[in-house]
Amino acid sequence: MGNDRKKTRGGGREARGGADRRVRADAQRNIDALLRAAKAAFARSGVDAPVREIADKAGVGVGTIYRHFPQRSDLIVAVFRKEVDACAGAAAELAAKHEPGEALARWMQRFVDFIATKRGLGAALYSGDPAYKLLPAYFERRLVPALQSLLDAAAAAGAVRADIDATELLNAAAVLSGSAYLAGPGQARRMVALLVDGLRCGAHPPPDGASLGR
Amino acid sequence: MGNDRKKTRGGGREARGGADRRVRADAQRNIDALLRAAKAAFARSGVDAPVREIADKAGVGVGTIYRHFPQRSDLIVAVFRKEVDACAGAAAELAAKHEPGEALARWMQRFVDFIATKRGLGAALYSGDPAYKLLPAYFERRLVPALQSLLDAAAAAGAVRADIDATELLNAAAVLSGSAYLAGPGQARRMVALLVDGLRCGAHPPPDGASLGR
Amino acid sequence: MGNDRKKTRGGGREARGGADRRVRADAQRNIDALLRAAKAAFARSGVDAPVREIADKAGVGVGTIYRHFPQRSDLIVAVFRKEVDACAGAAAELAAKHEPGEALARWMQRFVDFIATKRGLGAALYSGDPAYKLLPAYFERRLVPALQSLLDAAAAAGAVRADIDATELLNAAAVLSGSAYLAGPGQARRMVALLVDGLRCGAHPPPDGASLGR
Amino acid sequence: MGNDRKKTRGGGREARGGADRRVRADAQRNIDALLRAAKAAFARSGVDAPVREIADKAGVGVGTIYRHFPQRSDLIVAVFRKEVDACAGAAAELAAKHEPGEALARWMQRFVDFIATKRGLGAALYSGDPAYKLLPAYFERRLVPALQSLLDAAAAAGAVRADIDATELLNAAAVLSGSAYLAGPGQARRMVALLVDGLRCGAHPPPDGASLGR
DNA sequence: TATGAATGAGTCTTCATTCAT
DNA sequence: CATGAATGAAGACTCATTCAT
Repeated sequence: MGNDRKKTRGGGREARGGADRRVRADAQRNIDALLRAAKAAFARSGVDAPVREIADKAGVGVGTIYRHFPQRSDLIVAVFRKEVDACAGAAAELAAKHEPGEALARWMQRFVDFIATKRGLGAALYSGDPAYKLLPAYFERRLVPALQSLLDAAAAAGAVRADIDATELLNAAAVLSGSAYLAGPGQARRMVALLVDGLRCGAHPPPDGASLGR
Repeated sequence: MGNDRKKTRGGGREARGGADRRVRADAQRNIDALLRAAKAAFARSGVDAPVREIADKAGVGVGTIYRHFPQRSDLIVAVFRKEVDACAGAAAELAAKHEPGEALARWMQRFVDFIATKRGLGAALYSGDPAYKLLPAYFERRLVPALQSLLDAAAAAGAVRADIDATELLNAAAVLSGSAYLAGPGQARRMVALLVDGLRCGAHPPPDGASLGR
Repeated sequence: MGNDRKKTRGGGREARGGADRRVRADAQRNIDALLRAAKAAFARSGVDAPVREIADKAGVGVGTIYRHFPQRSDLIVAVFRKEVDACAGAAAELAAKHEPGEALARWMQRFVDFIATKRGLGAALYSGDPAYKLLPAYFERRLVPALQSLLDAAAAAGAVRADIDATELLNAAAVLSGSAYLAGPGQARRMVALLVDGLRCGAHPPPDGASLGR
Repeated sequence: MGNDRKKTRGGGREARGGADRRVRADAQRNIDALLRAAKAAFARSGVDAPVREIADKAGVGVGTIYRHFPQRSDLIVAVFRKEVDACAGAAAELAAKHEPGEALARWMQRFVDFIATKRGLGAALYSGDPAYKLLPAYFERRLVPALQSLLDAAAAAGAVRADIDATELLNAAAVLSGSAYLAGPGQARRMVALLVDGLRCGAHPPPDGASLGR
């Protein structure tokens, strides 16, 4: 990101986030440590955190990072995917424990917490770097259905309006969570809640529907 | 050894964004060109755009940038302030031409367009760099009253709910505008519209007020 | 923004001038080459010699310098220490081979040759840069005892006066050696010899002792 | 010095240190202010003091410096000459007020004070820059005779030895005054006094004349 | 396999010097 | 004549990535 010495080596051997093939136990241990360290580093310094810093935090050499994640972007992608999966998984749990409207509201907050630690990723996503080309799709493939199911349930229950696109709502929540110009990240939760209110408003559509900007 | 690359030079002679004192005509021309070039560069590459790139775009040497904006942050701040002023000024114009609810909605869109070109500034704002310490205050001092007046007028007209803090709403719109995880900046306009819908919903407060997350 | 060009990094991992710990053979080879190249560069262009020039001379990239000597001052310090050690070591050798007065005179000349290649270091030492704070102490700790022993032996042999402070004498010889206003460095040797004569004069203290300026 | 963008424009119109030709009164006022400011700046920061700093101190624009001193070295030279003249003039005064040995000792101290404010000049002199080529000659032409007369008088009075070259003695005193490796500039006076003692020792030549290093 | 040493392009920033006003 | 704006070469330092050990 900004450092455009990218090799565009296309099919760089993807790192096995899960148990891809026979990965030696110690190698897997390193991968896990790296993902953990990277997550922490990204949360603290954004996705532009120096590779060296991550390696140190994980207790490995930088070479080890590049063995498993040939490009720095591969590491970012791996961390991101792992957390996307976790967040997607939370939808079903919340749906089981709460009524539709509440489950939706809670999941949105869960999502806020997830995104809050990804400073700089938005910029990366739109930097034109092909390494991130697939991320939005993955993000969408995993999270949109999760949100959609919550949204559908809530709509069916009459708790929210039904004319909202899950993708866009997700995206809006993402950026709300991702940064802040004035009061800092603290208020993201409230603003996402306001978004959800906008949804609930749907039972009583606003007089000027044109305000949706279409 | 004598290489005092001082940071945080504090009182570095601020660049005259407006008509400060007797600035030679050619100097002012350069300053204007720089502000324009910087605005474009920031929009394209974010506020981390290389100084050299901006200088080239403006058709001046890098030294000229450093004469007028001793720290790179001074340039960022100057560009930001100038556009904040322009945006704040738009509130009165819109209020004069449209009815309250519509003026509010349109100004929010105008605001979206402003922020959309400031990629990376959010990160800078929260980087702890003292150079940006005053920006949020300026942002707030100029824009919150502008939004507040639109908000008040709309509330008085019964078009929106009245329990929303202008500062937080502004902030939320800012980050919505500032980046995007999925569909790109294009949808920011729609999501801000949804936020405005959340406001309008206020005439009919949602059943579960607790969803505001407080 | 995140560009923390920190100075005075204090505890930057000091470069291992000697046999610190397990340093890879090739790394040590580079360190040696760097110290050699830096010594030559300092001798030719003073301690302000460009880092790049030193790197080229050593046949390494600039990054390699910064790995081993995070601050340019670290390199200067390392070169200086290494040569201080060598010079201090010469005292014993000379004392073994020559009679006291002669050993003293020769060591002073040896010292001249050492300092002659440190142009600009004096200025650095008094530049206030904390990086050099310890150098004078090291210089003194190593060289003053060396000179003192020669001085004592010479005094005991009745070859020189006994009321001279080794520290000040060393210092005087240092600056005599370090630069020259008129005839160039060539004459430093003769002037230091004159200083030594001043010492020898001690057997017959000058009529006006007040001339020592105290 | 180090900044080798020199034009070697050879006969750059020398600045008139005295009342060369018809110099407008205000121009002469500026020249005087510049010489004063430069002297102060050199004393504080060495001869590498930024041009801008000197211009500010003198209350003029940098352009004015370059009008009178086309090259930065011209300014250095002018300041240096002016003070050389003053120092040379002091010899006669001291000779009139004190007896030979004392006059010599005092003048040497006066000389110390003069040189002490010329940090960095020694390096410049031997930087190979042709701009300074003439300085040593001027230095010598003015000061050596001054010292020589004091030396002769002292030798005639039997106060000092007679086999010392005034040029070399001057030079030695210069560098002693110019910097310091250990204890700082404070001790320069004492070491120069020791040099003078070396002279006085001449009435009783040291047993080992070879120590003069020739 | 893991390590961390090496590389060097890229970026910021300074400052002597020129030249339009 | 004086001014100070503009220029741009130069130098320090960072960090992603490669590769010898």
